[in-house]
Amino acid sequence: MSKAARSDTPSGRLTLLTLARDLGVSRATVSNAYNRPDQLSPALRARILARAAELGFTGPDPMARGLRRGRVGAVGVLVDESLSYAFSDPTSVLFLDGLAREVQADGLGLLLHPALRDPAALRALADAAVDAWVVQSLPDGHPAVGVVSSRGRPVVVVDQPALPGVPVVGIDDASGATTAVRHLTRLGHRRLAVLAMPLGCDRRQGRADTERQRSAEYAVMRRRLAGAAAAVAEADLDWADVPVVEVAANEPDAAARAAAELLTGPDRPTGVFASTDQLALGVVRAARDLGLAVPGDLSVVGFDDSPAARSAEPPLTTVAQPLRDRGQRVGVLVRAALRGEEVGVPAPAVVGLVVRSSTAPPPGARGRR
Amino acid sequence: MSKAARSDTPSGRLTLLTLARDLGVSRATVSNAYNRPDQLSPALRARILARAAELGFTGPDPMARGLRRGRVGAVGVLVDESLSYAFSDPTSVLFLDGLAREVQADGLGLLLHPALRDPAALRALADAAVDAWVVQSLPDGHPAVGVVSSRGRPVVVVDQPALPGVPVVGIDDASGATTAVRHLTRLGHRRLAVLAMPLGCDRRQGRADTERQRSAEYAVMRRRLAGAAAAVAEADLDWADVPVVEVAANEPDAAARAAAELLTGPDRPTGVFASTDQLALGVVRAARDLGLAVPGDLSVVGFDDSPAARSAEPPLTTVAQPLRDRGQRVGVLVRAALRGEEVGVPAPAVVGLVVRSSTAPPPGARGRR
DNA sequence: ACTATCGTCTGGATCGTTACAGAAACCACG
DNA sequence: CGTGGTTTCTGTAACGATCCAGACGATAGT
Repeated sequence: MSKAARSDTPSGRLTLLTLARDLGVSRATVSNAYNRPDQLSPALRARILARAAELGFTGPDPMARGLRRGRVGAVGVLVDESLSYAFSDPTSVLFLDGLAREVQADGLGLLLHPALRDPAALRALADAAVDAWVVQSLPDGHPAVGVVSSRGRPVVVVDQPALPGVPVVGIDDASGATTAVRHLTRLGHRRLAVLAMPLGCDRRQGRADTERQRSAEYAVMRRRLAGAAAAVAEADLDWADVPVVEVAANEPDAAARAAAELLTGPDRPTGVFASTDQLALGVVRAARDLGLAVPGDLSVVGFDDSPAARSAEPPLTTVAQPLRDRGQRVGVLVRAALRGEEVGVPAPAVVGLVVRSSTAPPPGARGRR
Repeated sequence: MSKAARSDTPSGRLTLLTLARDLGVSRATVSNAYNRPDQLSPALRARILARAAELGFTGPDPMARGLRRGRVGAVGVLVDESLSYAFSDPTSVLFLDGLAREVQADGLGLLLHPALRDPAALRALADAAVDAWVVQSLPDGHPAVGVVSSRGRPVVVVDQPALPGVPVVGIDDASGATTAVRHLTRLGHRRLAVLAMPLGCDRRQGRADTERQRSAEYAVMRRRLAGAAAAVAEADLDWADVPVVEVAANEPDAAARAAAELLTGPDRPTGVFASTDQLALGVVRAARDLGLAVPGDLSVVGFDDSPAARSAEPPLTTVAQPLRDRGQRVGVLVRAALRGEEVGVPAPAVVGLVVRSSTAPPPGARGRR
């Protein structure tokens, strides 16, 4: 009979039809053997599956099935620029892990695409076969976001950018930052500084004036800076006097270089709010290299509560956001949208400060509080 | 005319046909406007694209195109167990980055799937729409490997497992390990120990006897241990006397716990070969916690030359393998296979020792060499 | 004995696109 | 004015599956 099968399909490609002809049943029945076991007798199903294994047929073609059913089993993830950045940032890693675990339940994989700006890459995005898109923390107005959201598939945004009618899973960045900076001012710090991730795509670095802050392309940074500014004002200090230093990349190394400069001046800050833990780790390292004790000479507050913050030396005081949870929550929204449910925009999660050992009253202060 | 378009497709779904009817041209022409600009006049093409934008048509449906062309624009990556592991291991991160960069050139994305063993997950793998599969360092006989390789698409394996007729991108693990251990013995170390990643999927940990070593499911570990054994024999030592400790996970924390035990015994080793840098970092930390100086009291050699090895304190002596390059090489093979070229099995790359500051002669040795 | 119901299985239509062969129009040339 | 060669566009046939309405017996209810 395998002879018949061969001669029927000279091409040699194995399809449902091949198998159906070989067994003398209809295509629909073979299809049902794979997709709806209740639609045919167990005996016939067993016979079909056995013969399939014999012939080396491994099941229906994913693309054909995808076309017919309107599903491919993939959730697209649009990650910022290079994948290596997305992977090296622990924040991102935990997020992806949480997301992957959640969507796994429906047999979905993650299709990673970097959000590049050149036409070829944009075309590749438009052509990507996915059931839904997850946009992971991209700057406002990034062209790739437009491309994926115009495809008509469900979209879930993480953190940024805000899109009309699209659910965003995020946190209350502003109040988180306020809490962090307030912690410093309550400890008595009056000379503060802030470290920021890149505010735009122009790779600029160094001191960022208020204009630059307000026009930052990353909404998350805008919000965190605004939150920090609020706490500063609350303490009767002038935000314009607080140096905001933009770091070239969200990495400890880059932050350490930026911080070194900040910490060598005559009236160096006694308290630094680093807007991510990665940056905070760099500040701590820079301080150590300069012979400054943390928290004795310098207090450092981070943001995110990444695993590294916990195991750092000293353990970082930081704003805790539930990293893996976020991934899971995005996954839940994606699955719901794929089931056709109308998903609302969830409220941003509130975040709390975790006080560890990287903060203390400024040197010379007598524990005023 | 937009009225006509609407009434033609009551469903409201926008397809090539919708657009073609609206413009009074054939589907093929619209298709060509997207895929073969040279097949129609620039004027008509512009008209089509303009009207498409007006109507909100974002281009041909990826799945239908996938079915017709036999391509979906995705390279499947089979990663070990949880994605978080794949992401937290720097080795893996750099690999994926290199791979992604390379395949990007053809507009391909990476479809990540964890290699689970339950039937539902295996079914999801079989149903995944990909153009090719990359198997990233899985244990011998993992069922997921069988599933993806039986799909009839090109497969490229990284490191392990060896599959008949399938190209493997890997390194000469054995000679790398030999070099590493030889470095220790040449320095004069006689009391050695070895740390190994998990050797099987049974989550076992602790001392691994030679039987366990030989039957390790991970070929990479088998080879590295064999290489280490060769160097030990070369130095007239008995491999059976060298404790090989299996660590529960390839993470510094787990390694530190395992090492702590190893370093507290009466005749503790003076030289440790950690079979990955992650493990080596853990050993260094454990030593520091016990008040042992590295390399003064204890020499540690790693494997991989991950970024962390370079910036560690002290910088690690390690076996260097070109991590991002590997990803790129895999990408090149995948692209070639997708172009229909016959790809051969490349020879494993040779690796060299990078001597940094985590190794020195054993305490009490007078610089014999 | 005559429907009603159920469990199985089939045939044809359909998903939205691209490949391919060929038709129509146009140009230049002898 | 026919001839050959482009350029530009069209119609039809796949691609490989799933969905749906119904056919066909067999069983059961009345």
